[in-house]
Amino acid sequence: MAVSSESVEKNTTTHETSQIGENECPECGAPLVADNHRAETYCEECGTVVSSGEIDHGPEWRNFDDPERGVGSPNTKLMHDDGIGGTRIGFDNTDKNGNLVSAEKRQQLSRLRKENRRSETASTKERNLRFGTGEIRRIGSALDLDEDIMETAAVIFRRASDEDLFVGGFSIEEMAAGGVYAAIKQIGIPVTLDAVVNVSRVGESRVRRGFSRLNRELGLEVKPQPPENFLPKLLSSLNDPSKDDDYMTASDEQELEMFARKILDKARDENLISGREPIGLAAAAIYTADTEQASVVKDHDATLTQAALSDLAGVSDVTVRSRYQEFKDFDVFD
DNA sequence: ATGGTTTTTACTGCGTC
DNA sequence: GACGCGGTAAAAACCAT
Repeated sequence: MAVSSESVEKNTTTHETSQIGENECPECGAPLVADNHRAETYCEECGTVVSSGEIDHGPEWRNFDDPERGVGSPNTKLMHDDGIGGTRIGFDNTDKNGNLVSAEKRQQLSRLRKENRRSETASTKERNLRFGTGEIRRIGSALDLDEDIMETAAVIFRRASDEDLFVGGFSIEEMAAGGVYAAIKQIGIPVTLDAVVNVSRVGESRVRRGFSRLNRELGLEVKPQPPENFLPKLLSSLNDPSKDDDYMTASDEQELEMFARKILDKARDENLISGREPIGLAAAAIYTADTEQASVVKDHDATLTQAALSDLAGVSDVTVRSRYQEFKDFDVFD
């Protein structure tokens, strides 16, 4: 099929998640910052949390938008303190006896007022934050996601809240689900949108919408996952001993992954990746590896069917077939 | 809204077990 | 006949504009 060069241009990502340096963000390459308070490493550019220690007392979030406050400083806790919610601070700059207070004190009061105003308008925001982070945790544990994914999702959600992204008919649920999906893609684990939708409280279009908004408004620049990310998952479920399908052995699995990677490498060179569904590409690469290897190597029988792969990947058999047609002439068995 | 692209659906024929 | 595969047209879905 003819892929116009224009669309390829648009969809092709110049960014390869190449060489993740020790101190570079895997997403944007910016230098990472270590947060000693939280035992985390994260990226200042895009908010990706690269590694995090255990968190022990529920959701408390860094404030990325207010550097002078200090990242992860105890001040963030104060923002969750409901005690100041209903308090107002007078404007007359006098103490309780009516005396004018010192300049230093006035400054402090002014700052307090500002904080106060902020927290008043923030009270519903705070509720939303709690609810949203709870929802993120719920989705995360339903999908058995690692802590750092949920953490990243929560950071994204927090930023969305800070930038008032919930206005205009966007529900907390969809933004939470969208945030989880964004975190999944940002960090690059093999979980599909479908999987998120399945455990979400909102439908697919909403999750999509939430994700899109976050991606756009927050400048997340989340890119399509490289198909390679899905290879191990697909292969290991093909090799699941608890099933009696008997597709392959563990060494087959390793071998196929290696060939599938070569196929995908080549496909990338040939511009056959961009615009295509990553998991479909991965499934087709595995299928191609299996059948082509069988035709080249004597003692290898093809055991995988298009139907099995497409089922597993959650794409149609036609898609696997189409990709296979594009891949099958690659010779990667030398 | 529109246009360009990919994916899905549904249906076909062909060879093989 | 059932299955795996290949091909295709039309509809649906997606995405950027």
